[in-house]
Amino acid sequence: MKKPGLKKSTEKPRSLNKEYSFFDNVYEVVRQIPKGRVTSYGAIANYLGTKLSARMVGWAMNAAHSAKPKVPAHRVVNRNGMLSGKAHFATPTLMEELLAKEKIKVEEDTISDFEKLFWDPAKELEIK
DNA sequence: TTGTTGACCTCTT
DNA sequence: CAAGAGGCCAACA
Repeated sequence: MKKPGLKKSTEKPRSLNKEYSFFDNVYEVVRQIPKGRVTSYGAIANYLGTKLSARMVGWAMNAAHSAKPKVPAHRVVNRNGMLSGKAHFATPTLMEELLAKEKIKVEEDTISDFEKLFWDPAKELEIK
């Protein structure tokens, strides 16, 4: 039988439980975002308890394209409310279009009234 | 296998 | 006030 390349000394939760990965948590939260609302990578990371891993949230979005169902990554923007990841969408204007359908105003690739539309999972979902 | 990059955020100088 | 570096986890070469 083949032995897993897992070292007892160094545990690598890489493929240990993909269903319990940090990414899935992000997808769950992003999918919980109500329509017409937006959130930030840091907010999600903070909700997960690892605000320092805000980069992972963005990276998770990269895999969101293969995530099922599709993750509304267009509702996730950076701390400044800027569509930093718009360039990573199918089209550079797709994100803006999707947000426009959500009745969200976007100017200069930045969400207007971002503070009002801001949806904090840590508060809405309530932290235990 | 290791090393580097990545849709970020926060602190320090 | 502004700019730079650090740090996290995971995937790709």
